[in-house]
Amino acid sequence: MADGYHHGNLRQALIDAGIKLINRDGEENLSLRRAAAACGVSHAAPYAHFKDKEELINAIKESVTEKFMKELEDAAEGCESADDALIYMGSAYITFFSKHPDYFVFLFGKQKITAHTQMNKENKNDYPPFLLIRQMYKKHLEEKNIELSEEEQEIGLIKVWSMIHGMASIACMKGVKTSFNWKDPDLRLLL
Amino acid sequence: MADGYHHGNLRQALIDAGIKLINRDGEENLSLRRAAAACGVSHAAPYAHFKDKEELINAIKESVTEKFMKELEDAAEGCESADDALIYMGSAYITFFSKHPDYFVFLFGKQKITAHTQMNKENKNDYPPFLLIRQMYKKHLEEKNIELSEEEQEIGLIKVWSMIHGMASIACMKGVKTSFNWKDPDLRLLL
DNA sequence: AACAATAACTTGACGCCGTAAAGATTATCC
DNA sequence: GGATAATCTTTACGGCGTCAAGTTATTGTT
Repeated sequence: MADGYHHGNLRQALIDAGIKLINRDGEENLSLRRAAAACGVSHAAPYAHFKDKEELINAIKESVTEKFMKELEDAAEGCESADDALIYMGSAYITFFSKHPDYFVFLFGKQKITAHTQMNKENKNDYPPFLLIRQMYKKHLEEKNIELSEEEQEIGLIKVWSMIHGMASIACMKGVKTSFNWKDPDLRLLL
Repeated sequence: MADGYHHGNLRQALIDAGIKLINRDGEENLSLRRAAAACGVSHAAPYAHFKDKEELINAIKESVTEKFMKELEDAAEGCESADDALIYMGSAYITFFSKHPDYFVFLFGKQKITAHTQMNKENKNDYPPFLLIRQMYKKHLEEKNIELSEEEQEIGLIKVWSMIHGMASIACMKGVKTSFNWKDPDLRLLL
């Protein structure tokens, strides 16, 4: 990989540049040409690594999802009980999107969430953050010896996740003011 | 308003065409030029009625929000108790976005929600659907003689709204399957 | 009725965008 | 070392938002 013509690691550079551009200018201002320019490369160079713009965007989503997952895992680490972990994960979930409001619509808006995630066999609830919350929720039921039917479990899980997810969504809406500091890392209003 | 040169009611026609285009092709395929073409008018004609694309989009958002509000009000109508009304409004909230998944990111994604809504004096919680839920929630507290501090009320309200809103958001995510039929008009899992 | 002023619309142009095709340059492999 | 493949550049196309200038219809004034 000599200097000049060949970049060396353009694929990853484009992903990193894309994240920076989204953080600075918002998703709608991310273009293939800008990302290419940020990497010091011609406007058509990305097509050697990505089929189209959507493929670059999905790669960026994967990368952002990894960061998101890491914060959730870090929040759960060191908790004594599963319901403690649930609360801290929920707080981290909300805090993450409070700090990066653009990421919410970027990750969950537009097309299928599965486009940038691996599918499991049943194609069900396969989004990694949801899997994390699901397994922590089940662990919590075990710890507290709460016995629920399959459907009751599913309902309880959906309630927990939707409340957390909904708060994250609301925290991202500029112009809707609440009396909370969503960036507080310990939001004990949950559950 | 003779035939030919002058359209007569281009402003509203553009809004209607915009809604149709979003319903058929999704938000990302809505362009000023397409909307203009759908109205049989030149590509720059919209600029007589809208400052830029954003202004047209905000007008469309207002129109969609009105439809949304109407479904919420219809759901609450005829309910005997306020908490019954809350449940039916919540169901309608989720059902609305289940039927039109594109509307969720269209209404709540991107820029400020206040751009297409009137501001109240305090610039607080002024999004009409939230106001509706807020007042119904307070009515419910009164009916049941539940006395809460201002902050406790705010927390309770946020919990209810975020759970409904979160379920709506989840229902819109293609690729994340749950065992619920979100289009069921009576989702009694709530609250 | 005539005419000025204004609103509504068209035409043409600009730069940015995504993408495809063809050519240039470098890396890889037998 | 020479073929092959991967990577990158250049050129080109149509669609986009937007602006400027010109055209046509409507409205208001006398």
